[in-house]
Amino acid sequence: MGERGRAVTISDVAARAGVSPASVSRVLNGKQSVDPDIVKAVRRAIADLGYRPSLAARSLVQGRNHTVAMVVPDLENPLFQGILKGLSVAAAADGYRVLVADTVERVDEEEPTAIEARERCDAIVLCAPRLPEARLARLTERLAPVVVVNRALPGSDVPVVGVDYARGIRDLVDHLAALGHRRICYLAGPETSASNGERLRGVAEALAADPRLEIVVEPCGSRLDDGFAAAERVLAQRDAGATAVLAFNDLVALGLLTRLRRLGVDVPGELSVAGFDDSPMAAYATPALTTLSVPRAELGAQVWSRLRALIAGEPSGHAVVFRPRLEARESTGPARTTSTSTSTSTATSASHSTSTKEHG
Amino acid sequence: MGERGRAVTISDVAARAGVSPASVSRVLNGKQSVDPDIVKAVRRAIADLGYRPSLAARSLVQGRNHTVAMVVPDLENPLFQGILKGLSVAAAADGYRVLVADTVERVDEEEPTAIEARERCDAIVLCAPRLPEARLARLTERLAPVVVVNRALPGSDVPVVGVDYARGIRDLVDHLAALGHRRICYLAGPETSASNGERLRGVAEALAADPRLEIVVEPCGSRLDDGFAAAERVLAQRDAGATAVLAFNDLVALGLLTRLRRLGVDVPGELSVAGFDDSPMAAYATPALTTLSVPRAELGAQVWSRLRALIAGEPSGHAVVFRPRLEARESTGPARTTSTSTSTSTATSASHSTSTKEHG
DNA sequence: CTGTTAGCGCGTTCAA
DNA sequence: TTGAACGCGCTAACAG
Repeated sequence: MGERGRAVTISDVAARAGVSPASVSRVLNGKQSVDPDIVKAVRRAIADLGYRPSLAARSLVQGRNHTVAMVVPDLENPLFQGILKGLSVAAAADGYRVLVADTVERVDEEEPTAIEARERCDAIVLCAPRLPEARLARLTERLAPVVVVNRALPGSDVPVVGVDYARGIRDLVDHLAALGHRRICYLAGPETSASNGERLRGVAEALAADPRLEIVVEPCGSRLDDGFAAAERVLAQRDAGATAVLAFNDLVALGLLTRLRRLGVDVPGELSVAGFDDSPMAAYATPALTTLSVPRAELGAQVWSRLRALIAGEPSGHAVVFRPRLEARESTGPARTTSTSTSTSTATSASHSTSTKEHG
Repeated sequence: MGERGRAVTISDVAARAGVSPASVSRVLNGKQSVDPDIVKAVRRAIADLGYRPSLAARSLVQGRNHTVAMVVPDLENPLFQGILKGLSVAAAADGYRVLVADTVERVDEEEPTAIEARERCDAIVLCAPRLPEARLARLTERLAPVVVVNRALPGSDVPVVGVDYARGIRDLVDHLAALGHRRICYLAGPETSASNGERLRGVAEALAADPRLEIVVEPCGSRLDDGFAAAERVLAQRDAGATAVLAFNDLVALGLLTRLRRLGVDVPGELSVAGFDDSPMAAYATPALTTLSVPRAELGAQVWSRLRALIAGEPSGHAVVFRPRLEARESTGPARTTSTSTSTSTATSASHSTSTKEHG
């Protein structure tokens, strides 16, 4: 906004070109046909004066900014980073820029932050995995045009772009089952996280689909240190017969892997470990981490596609849900031959066993 | 911008409160003193009508947006992510938001992108590690208020916030020298990268300071796969007598570490490896990666502090350069007793003997 | 302390 | 096709 000296306006250009400001505006926007001579004169005047239109004035009169907002709980999360990148690159191709707002994991910041950010932009994309659904639904009404990431919004026509976490989990469980695993430990993410709920749904579905399976849910978290800290509990589960661990995401899996390695636990020999997200480090872990690949940049691009349609007043199209792709690598292997399981050893951390019921 | 229905304006509020728009403006901005009764009436009218000021109109008349732009070569780089996070959180505390622009590593995009982004905002922060200095200098003149990250701009009064890469390298080399290393391999980053240049300067200084040292520069890159791919060349250097590797950054170091592990090379037994940045994974690598910690969020906060001063028309203060902090972990150890080098022996992984320090 | 007036810079009618 | 006039919503100047 603040330029150097007194900014050159459209009137200056008009004067220099010997035409009216309206004509300058016309050649600028190219919406109407203008006499070629005038066009040339105007272009020249613009170049001579180094004129650049005031975006603020334009925003005021057009009611559009060519800017969209993105609200995320944590800019350091690789998933949101990837989506942001995809979104910003796709939007840039259409002359749009992205405003970011980080709510630093504070659920109560999300509503005011989103509202405020939205006021600066033409549309908004919301990543609010922990905001209670009712509040989210109400919020989105006020925010339109809006796209929501990784949340189902039943009974709402708000476009949603997301990942089929449940399906991913099922694919992963199938993979493990095929390797002979019967008792699996799921290291859960934040309790209020919607995508954790989706994963739990996947767990439930997998259980329903294959009665031989047993899946123990162990509370954990979403970060490296959460996985690191969960190692003892995981080993307790192993002693109780679990042969595989399914982590909330790659960070948890990587943290766990690190700790297990230091404890001398052989992965996948003694225990198989899998993650979710296919973060850049996954393939570089030792052993290379089996995980579910999520198209982060593609998600961002899809978000932009929806956003653009909404801004143009068009229908936004159906919800898009990407099915994660299984990346079977080295951290998962055949189940160790557990002698009819249940080695009776003192199973600490009683954990809420199998009965994984739906989740809000 | 686009609201629902016809937006309620300041005049609507004024009418409802039975006062003039100017008075409403006054209570809104709190700059002048207003009769308490009017204040109350206005607040009430605002609440009744659900009035929200038009930021576009405000921008036009005030010439300020309360938005700053940040241009980065790659949003997926942990360094820029951290700075962005720090900046956006700090700016938010002052009612400012951050617009991001990713130039996807294309140097020629940087100038137009920066100019365009700047036009939407009150100020801009530039991360352009590869833009030739002369062009950068010219660009910053046009962009003011501007803060530049990780670049020295001799003869310019543009505030710079950065990291003392040279110093970091020297500290790291000292660390290695103390461990008995004499021949060290530096895996260089992108050739045109300014911070790579700084690191090379550090290398040169270290050499000048300690004649016993020998540092071989090996071209590499800045990503995981670059480090991974450099393993063979690193081993060749080892065979030529090198006992330690200093990577451009943590990603390179981690990629290298992965490959070395798979090749059965013992780190740090046979070879010490160090990174730069202290990325989140560093402490979780095996062995835990010795690296230089860079205060990413703090950099972002400092950037905001400079930016805010500039926007307010104040002097921006001196350049800030953070000295990286050495995080000596397990990937560096005593130099293997190289019997005048070239050991030729078939090196199996003799396990990392050093004590297991906790991460953190 | 308050209301009136006049722009901020641009797009967009409406005549010509 | 072009120009003059108006208005977007708000703040700043100037009276009262």
